[in-house]
Amino acid sequence: MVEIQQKRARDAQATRQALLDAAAALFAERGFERATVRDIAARAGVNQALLFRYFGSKKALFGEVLERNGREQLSATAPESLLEAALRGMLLADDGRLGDRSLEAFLRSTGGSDEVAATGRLLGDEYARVLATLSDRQDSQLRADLVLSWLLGIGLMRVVVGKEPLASADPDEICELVLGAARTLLEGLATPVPASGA
Amino acid sequence: MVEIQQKRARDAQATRQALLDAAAALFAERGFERATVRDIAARAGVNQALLFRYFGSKKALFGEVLERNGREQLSATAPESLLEAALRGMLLADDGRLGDRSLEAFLRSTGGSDEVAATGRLLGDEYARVLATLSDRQDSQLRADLVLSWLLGIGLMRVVVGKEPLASADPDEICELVLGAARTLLEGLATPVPASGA
DNA sequence: ATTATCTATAGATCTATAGATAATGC
DNA sequence: ATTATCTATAGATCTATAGATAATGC
Repeated sequence: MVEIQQKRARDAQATRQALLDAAAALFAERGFERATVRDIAARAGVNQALLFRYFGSKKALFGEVLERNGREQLSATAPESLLEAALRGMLLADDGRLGDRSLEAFLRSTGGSDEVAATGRLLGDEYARVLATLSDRQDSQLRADLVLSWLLGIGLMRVVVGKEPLASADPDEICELVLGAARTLLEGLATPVPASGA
Repeated sequence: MVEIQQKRARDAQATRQALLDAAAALFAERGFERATVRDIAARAGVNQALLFRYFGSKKALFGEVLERNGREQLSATAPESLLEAALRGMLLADDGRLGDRSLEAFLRSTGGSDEVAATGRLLGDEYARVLATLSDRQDSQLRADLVLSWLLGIGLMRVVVGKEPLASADPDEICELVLGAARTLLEGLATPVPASGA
C-alpha cells in the first residue's frame, strides 16, 4: 500500500485521513474484530496511540469509516442506478477495486457487538430509503428491504464465504438474473396471487 | 437457564450432548467469537475443560454444531418445501423457536476465521444442492446460489441487524413476496430479456 | 483401575491510557 | 509553548493444557 514511506510531516489532518483509509481497507478485508488497531495503525504508517487520540475508540473509527464510504456511493449514484452500482461494486470486490467497500466491511463485521450492528443498520437504512423510492407499492419499504437483503446476501455468499459457483460466476450473468427479479419485485408484478392456496 | 441443576451423573455421552446443545444455542445467539467456551460450558452445566476433552477445540465444536443441525433440517424436509421451511424457520428465529438455528449461528459468525467460514460453506453447499434440484435450467446451480443468498440476506437483515420494517414484518407477507420471486427465478421465467438495453 | 470431572494457570491477545519526547509555531 | 507523536504498560479477555481429584466398574 504505502510504497515509499516518506518521513511523514507532523500533520494531524493527514494522519487522521491515513488512519481512515487504512481502517476502511482492513475492515473490509477482515471485519471489525479481526482488524486490530495495531494493524490499522501499521498500515497507516502511524503510531497506534494516535488512533485513540483522533477517534476515541475502535468502534468510533468503524462508525466513521462506514458513514464516510457509504454516503460517498449513495450521493454519487442516481436512485435508478443504485442497485446495479452497488451489486456490481460488490461483485468486483475481490479485485483491486478501490470503490465502496463499506458493504463488505459491514458483512464481515456482523458477528461483532451490538454497537457495530447498530452502525450497520444506519447504513442499511440509507440504502433502503433510496431503493424504496423506486417502488410505488404500498409496501415499498418492505420490498426495498428485501432487495437490499438480496444484495447483501449475494455479497456474503460470494465475497465472504466464497460459495461456488456463485463466487466465480460472471458479474453480467448475475446482474441479469438479479436485476430482473429485483425490478419485478419493486415494481410489484411479482405476486400474481398464486392459485395454489397459501 | 438451568433451573434445577440435578447433580449430573458421570455420563460422558450426556455431557457431550449437553455441550452440543448449549453451543448450538449460544453460537446462534452470539456467533462464534462472542460465545466463549466458558459461557458454553456454564450453560451446559459442566466444567469448561470438558469442552476441550470431548471436542478438541472451539472450532471443532462449532463444526459439529453446524453439521448436526444443518443435516437435521435438510433430511427432514422435502426439496420442494426446503425454501419455505428454511425461510419460515429464519423468520421465527427471534421467538423461542427451538428448531434449526444453524443458519443463524452461521450468519453471526461470518466475521470469524477462515476455518469458520469454510465450515459455513459446507452447510451452504448442502442447501444449494437441494435447491438446485428444483430448477432444470442449465444454470440451475447459480440460480440456487442466488436463492440461498437471498435467504441468508433476509436472515442477516431481519435477525442480526434488525432492519425495519423487515424485522417486524409479517412472515406470511414476506413469504409471499420472496417465495413467488424465488420460484420464478428457479423456474426460469424471471428473465424476460428486458427490452431496455443492458 | 479406569476415566469423568475439576483446579489452576500458562500463554497469547487486544483495547486503551498515562506520561515522555520531539517537532513546529510564536 | 503548543501539540503531534511515541514508549511502556495497565487491565481485561480468551483458548487451551497439565495435572489433581473423585466417582464408577471390575
